[in-house]
Amino acid sequence: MSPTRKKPTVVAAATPTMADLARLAGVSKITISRALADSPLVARKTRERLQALAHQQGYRLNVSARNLRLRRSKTVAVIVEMQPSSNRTMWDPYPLALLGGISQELTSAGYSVLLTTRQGIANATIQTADGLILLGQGERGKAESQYERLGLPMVVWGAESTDDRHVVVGSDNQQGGASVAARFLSLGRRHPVFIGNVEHPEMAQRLHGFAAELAKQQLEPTVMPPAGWTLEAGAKVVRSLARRKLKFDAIFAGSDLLAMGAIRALVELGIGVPNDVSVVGYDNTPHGAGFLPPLPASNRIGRKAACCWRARCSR
Amino acid sequence: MSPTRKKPTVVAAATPTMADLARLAGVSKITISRALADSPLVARKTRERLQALAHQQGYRLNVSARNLRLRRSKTVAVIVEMQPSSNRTMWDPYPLALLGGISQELTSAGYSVLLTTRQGIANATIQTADGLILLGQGERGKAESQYERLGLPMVVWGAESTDDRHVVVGSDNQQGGASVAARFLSLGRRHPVFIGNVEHPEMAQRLHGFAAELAKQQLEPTVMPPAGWTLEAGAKVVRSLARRKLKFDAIFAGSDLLAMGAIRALVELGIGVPNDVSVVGYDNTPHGAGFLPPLPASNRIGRKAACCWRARCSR
DNA sequence: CGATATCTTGATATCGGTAACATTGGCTCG
DNA sequence: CGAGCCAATGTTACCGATATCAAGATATCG
Repeated sequence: MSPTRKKPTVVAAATPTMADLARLAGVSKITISRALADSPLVARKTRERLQALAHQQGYRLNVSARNLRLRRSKTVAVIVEMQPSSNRTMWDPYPLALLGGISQELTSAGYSVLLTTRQGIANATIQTADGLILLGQGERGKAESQYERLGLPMVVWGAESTDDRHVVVGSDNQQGGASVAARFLSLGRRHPVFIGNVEHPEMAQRLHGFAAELAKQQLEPTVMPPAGWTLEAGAKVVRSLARRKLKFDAIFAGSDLLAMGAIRALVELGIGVPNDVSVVGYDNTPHGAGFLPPLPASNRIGRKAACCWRARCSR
Repeated sequence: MSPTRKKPTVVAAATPTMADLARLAGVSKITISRALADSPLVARKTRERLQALAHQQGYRLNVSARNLRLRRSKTVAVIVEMQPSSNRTMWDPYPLALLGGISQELTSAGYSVLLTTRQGIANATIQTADGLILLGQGERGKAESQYERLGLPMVVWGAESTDDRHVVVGSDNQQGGASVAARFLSLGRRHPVFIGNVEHPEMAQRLHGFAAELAKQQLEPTVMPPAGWTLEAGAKVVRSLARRKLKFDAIFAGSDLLAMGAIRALVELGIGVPNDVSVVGYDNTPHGAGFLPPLPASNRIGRKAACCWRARCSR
């Protein structure tokens, strides 16, 4: 309404700025800034007075402003790759388990975590981030070069390769695969199966270690690529094994999720685990550790009814 | 070195700013800004030329600057409450499953997700956020008032209550509990147990619905508070039930995790599920759906060896 | 042909902080 | 007693974007 737009003196904005505090305290902005940063440049008494004032006025730092000035953001973007056809409720539990640790460590180090999926990249404001963490089991190569352009420090979870231009964190896949093979051999298993997509570098390394160890006994694993990363994919592989009447007495699944699927299918087929077939997974997810018979079908109706989500708004 | 700090013309900074582009193109900053925003105020030809230039120069918007100017951040903070004594690898899978959906929807709506735990609050820059989402099973009341001070729009997952001052989203706990009871009754169960901490509002509501439905048949559930939210806590409750020789033929666990623990303990005790005891969980987590016999002890050595994580740096 | 409407573009101020340099007053010391 | 120094605070300029208002160029019209 009023066309004159001079200094609105009595606006009493939602939250005060440093300038507001400065006016109130009769000092300059910079003194406020210093006081709130606990800088020894400000006399202790003044400092305490100003801090009290800020608290009392409900002052909240404008992080955008600070970041702009300081040219940093104290934020790390975590990019979780999901399968292209991902339904949104089911994430691979593995990256999620990692996410927990990452989030805790970063926040306790004073950093914020910006969570994104690869799909959301375009919109998301990753550019603000001081660094990048890449999780998940996509085709790594493509993704990496996509993010490299951003010129940010980057850490990738997965298999290392010779031409990495950034930090890679992961398990020793080859050694892991070898351990599994050794275990199978010590149990007297002679017909091992590997479930995993060899296009995926980590899987390939696991298989490599696995096969190498088996080769010492002139054994060779049957390699079965699953149709995806889900529990169901693991189950399908086992069913197909049975259908084709292949002989097997040990299964090394490339992930816990696949292993759980495999076990489930085995049990359904009346094959004993671990008596008839040994099964080993990979990832050490808590869920793998707590795996047991499913809530049986007769009970799942009740479960379903109990899980009808609903949103409501209380005002 | 040089004390004169005039316009550093040839700095060729890491990434150009709008001002840089403007200089290169011989136009003003504002025109760049408009062109990149696809504003019709800029002639189509100019617009395309400038966009091409920006792309070619690898221009990246400074989000802090924009947010400062626009006084918003297009960011929603998601606060996941973890148990005080939480070890960092094990999160309750339930909030995590929610997180997946939240993250997808928000990013596809052009928002970023700022992930925090309640512990990390102090450091984290929640203040930047345009809104807040609160997940997890802490004591809600305290947390809410803590965040309310921020004056941000807030959505809370959990049980509703009469004095809510914000949006609450959750399942219909009471109806869920009732459904479970009905199911048990239709199965002819007469000795139901409820596992859940009644201090927690959602649990209380579930129990309420459960007990109310049972009361119609003059039945009353045995209420057993678990020692925490973990699978192990669920198992312990069942063991204690058995130790105390309590008679029970149906268990309603307040969460899938507790249910899995209960089933595990039952199986270990040689009690048949679902023949001897019916078990129902809550949450409908994917892990609950895929629950089966655990990877047996004989195999867990191999698993362990395969899970030795290791970090390495390729440069 | 002059005037007004329209299309493009630019100058300036501003968002809320912080770094660099300037200023003030009190104190030490030769 | 004045030079010199330290402590405490202030002035100014900027970080990189965008809104507002103004202005130049072109087109339209009576």
